[in-house]
Amino acid sequence: MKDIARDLGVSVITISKVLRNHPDVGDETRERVLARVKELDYRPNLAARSLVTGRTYLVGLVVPDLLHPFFAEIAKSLSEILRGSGYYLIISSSEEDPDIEEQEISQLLARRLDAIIIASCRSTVDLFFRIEKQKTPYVLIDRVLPGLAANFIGVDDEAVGRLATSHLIDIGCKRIAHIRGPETSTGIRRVEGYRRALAQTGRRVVDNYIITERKGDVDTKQRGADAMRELLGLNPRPDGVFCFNDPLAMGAMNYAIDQGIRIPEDIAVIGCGNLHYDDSLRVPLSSIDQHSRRIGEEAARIALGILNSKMPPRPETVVLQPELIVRRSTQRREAKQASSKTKSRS
Amino acid sequence: MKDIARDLGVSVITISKVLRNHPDVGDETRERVLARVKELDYRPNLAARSLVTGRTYLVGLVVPDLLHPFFAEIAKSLSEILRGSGYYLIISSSEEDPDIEEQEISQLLARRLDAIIIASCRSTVDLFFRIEKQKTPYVLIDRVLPGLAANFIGVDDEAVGRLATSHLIDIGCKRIAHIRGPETSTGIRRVEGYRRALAQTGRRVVDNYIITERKGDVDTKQRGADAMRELLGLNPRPDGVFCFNDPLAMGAMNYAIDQGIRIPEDIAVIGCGNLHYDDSLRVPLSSIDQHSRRIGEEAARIALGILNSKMPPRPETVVLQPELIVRRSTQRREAKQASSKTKSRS
DNA sequence: TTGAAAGCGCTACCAG
DNA sequence: CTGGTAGCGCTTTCAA
Repeated sequence: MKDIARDLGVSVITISKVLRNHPDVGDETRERVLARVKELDYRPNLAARSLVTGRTYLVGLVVPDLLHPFFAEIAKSLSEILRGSGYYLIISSSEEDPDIEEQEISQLLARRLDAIIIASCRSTVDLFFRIEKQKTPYVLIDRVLPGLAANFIGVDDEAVGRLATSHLIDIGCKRIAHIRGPETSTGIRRVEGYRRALAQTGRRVVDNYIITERKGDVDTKQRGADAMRELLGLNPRPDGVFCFNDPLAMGAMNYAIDQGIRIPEDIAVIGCGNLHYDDSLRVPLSSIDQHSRRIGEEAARIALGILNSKMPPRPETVVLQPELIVRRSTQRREAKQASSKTKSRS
Repeated sequence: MKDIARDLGVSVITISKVLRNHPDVGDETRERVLARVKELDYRPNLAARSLVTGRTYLVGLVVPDLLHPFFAEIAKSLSEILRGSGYYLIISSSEEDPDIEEQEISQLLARRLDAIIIASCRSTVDLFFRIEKQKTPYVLIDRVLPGLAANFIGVDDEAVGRLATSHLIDIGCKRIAHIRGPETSTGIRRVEGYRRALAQTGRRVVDNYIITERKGDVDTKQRGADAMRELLGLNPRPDGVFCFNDPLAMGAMNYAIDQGIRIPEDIAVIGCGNLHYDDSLRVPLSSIDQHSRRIGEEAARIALGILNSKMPPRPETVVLQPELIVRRSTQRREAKQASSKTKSRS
């Protein structure tokens, strides 16, 4: 293509400089080049450029599910900020499958992205050591892995579990169930918070009351309904449920309502995620806000920070404090509203 | 990197051949190479490969909004199928802004993607001529542009408007309003269908009853509420509303319900998109299904078809027939259920 | 079955 | 301010 541009009588180099706003070029020449470029609608081949500069200006995002609004919101805020700094976001979905995740990450690695943002569904740390060996910087979001010292930005999931469960206790629930998520940090820590909140008020944890959903972010409506069916079959039946996330809660509530159960009178329900449709549901859903936009923004900030500094700085961790959002699904007479908005870094 | 692999005493070329499963290589040599590759966790630089082969195995998707489940579902099915053929999907969002869309497409063009799938929010055709000049194949989805002979896959939007409006007529609505979308083909044709359905039953189109939302797929909850407020202030007040899409309908219904209006008794509401949460809303929402998964699948099929054939085949158009889904928001005594599932191609 | 030469489109570095 | 030389990491073509 540069050959074609040589019908201006200048060298390829000059064109290249003009295209990159390099100062070392005469005004008149610059004009002529720009004119011809516009005329031909010419675009430099970014792949070739990357090959020599070693930078792609591409940042990858790997999430378990794009259909889940929580991740879609993160993608959105991330993309906005990166765009502002000249970076471009590549989004890919692992469908909550560790093997697909590995494949996707390999792909991104082979394309030499400048950085990768990952909400991982893997439970082992080996893949990340491989990423580190390639020297591709990465930022974990939403989920951490045990024994991995990496950049992380997400919510305090143990607090999520405590907040939700305490709220159910506060409104007078006596038998609190939990539809828990998978064996990722989010699933595990929310259960821990749930257990702790129960323990703190001298309640026993009833194993029957914990239903496990292996793939908490996929096909959630059916799974939520199934879990609720199971819970309603128990004796005594729970009078409060904390769901791993809002889509599960939605499915659970639907099933209960269809069975003639009243929410919150017969059974109170709280989810997590504070998704945009929560207040439009058959019974508006109480939830724990995870600050999804903030997660995207901070992830972008961390990634850009790494990209702009020579040396790899030591891993940064940002833990956001979750926030209780009360709606009708947990509104009973005794209800009191709690909320916390602080944030801690380390 | 190949230098490092040359400590096996073989040439770079051989390595390259092994990596591409080229048959011309001895079994023993192949084994040795593979072993070392695994050991080093080596990945060929795809950018360099693309530079010489001219193929990136990248397909781009440009949508107005990722948060909109309709587009997220398309992205999902598209990605699945492309992955199956060794292609990789790059997703980007135009935020329903023609300028951002142009910028994103330029970016994708510069990266020499093998094909681009676009749900365009532009109203002019010039950008697409530029794409054609670059010889990058593209497929339009959801929205067509006047005067552009391109590959297209989407739903018959005029039928969407007719189906929704006729349904409202069937259940006995006398004053039917429409919260319409932007000046894209989808917005325009759905209004046309609305007008036609009214005309066919000898009704007058009342201009007041048509509210326009310029950005029908963005910030929809508030916009839907605003539109409904406007409609409820009219005299006589409409008793049926056809909304451009489900998120708008959701916002509209919320506002009405909060004002003490009963749905469907006082005012019936129908949307479009048949999103997964429609049946979980405060009043389960009737909708027109657009076959979002099918759109993704067909788009992938068309794109792969082009990529696998030497010559650019003539543009292919797939028009899916929309399907009426009745839920409570339009369920009155007289209700009868219509449905059509056929599909036409040309 | 293997490998040497050539070049994809671009930019770094340093000379004029 | 301008341009030559070299090379990014890979694949192609064709000869050994």
